[in-house]
Amino acid sequence: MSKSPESIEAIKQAIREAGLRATPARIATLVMLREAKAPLTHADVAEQLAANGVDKATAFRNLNDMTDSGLLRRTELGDHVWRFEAIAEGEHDQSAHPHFLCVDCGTVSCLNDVKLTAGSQRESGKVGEVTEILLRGHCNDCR
Amino acid sequence: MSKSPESIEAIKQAIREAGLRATPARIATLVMLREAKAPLTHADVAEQLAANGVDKATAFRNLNDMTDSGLLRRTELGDHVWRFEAIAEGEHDQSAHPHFLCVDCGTVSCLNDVKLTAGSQRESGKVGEVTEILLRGHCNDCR
DNA sequence: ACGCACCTGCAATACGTATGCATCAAGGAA
DNA sequence: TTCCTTGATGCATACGTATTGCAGGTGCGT
Repeated sequence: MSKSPESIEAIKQAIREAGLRATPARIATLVMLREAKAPLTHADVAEQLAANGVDKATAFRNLNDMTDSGLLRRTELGDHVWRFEAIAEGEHDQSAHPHFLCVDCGTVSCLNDVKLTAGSQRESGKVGEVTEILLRGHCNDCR
Repeated sequence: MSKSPESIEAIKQAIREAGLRATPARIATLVMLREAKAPLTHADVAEQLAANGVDKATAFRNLNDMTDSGLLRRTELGDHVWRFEAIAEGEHDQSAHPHFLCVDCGTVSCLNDVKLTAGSQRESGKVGEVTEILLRGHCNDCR
């Protein structure tokens, strides 16, 4: 249902707008990740793309390139496997708000209202400029 | 300084109480981690122990063994490198503190006093049980 | 349609992590 | 204190994932 020829065009355009070329491998990657509801591991992506004749090195490179270009988000659950998920069209400032990551199921939640105490902000300011806040734990579905 | 014969004895005893043998490699490992103010990577530990003639594999095994025995804590900051830090004598392993990771140089700082506001704790409690807090950004040396 | 720069495939490599096995030593027993 | 058992160590090697070099292919602005 979410698979119409028009959406492919939209995908191509999104990739172009990110400053990358709309190649088949990248289109397939973005389509896959946008249709997935949970983050996919690089292995998941590479395996599915292999069916399209895409090399895993290319798949990985694209994953990284698209992450750098703001098309994808890369998360790490603590098990040494990177997972990628598509960032919705207007959602580019994802680094602005904290995230909660379930180490069991990999679900990422956005926590717009979570912030540090004033003292904590001062404390963290001593070490440098904080650009991202990540909370890890077990989500309500997993415990 | 912080290096007195007594402390070595205390270290040995701590290791034995954890159910492990107090070998030179383990003593050196624990001493190093207890004197470190930030978590050390496996490579950091192995490199320093190599000067004592300790093998990389042994260092790694000990790190894992001591983690399993409750002497150390292993954390994953999102860069695919495990870091270890000593758990203080009376400290409960539940009291993990927030960490700050510099995405440029990889330096890790422990933020013992950083915490969320009360409202934020309530907010994050909605999604699940938070077990770890990680801040990422650029440290003062890197910007 | 052309051409340049970017992208891809393939292979090789780097790197962090883990293990098999023979030898050695910690530490409790005698 | 010496002996003995069990666990620890060193060395080589295996492994899976991540990364890179390079030659050839392809997107896409002109």
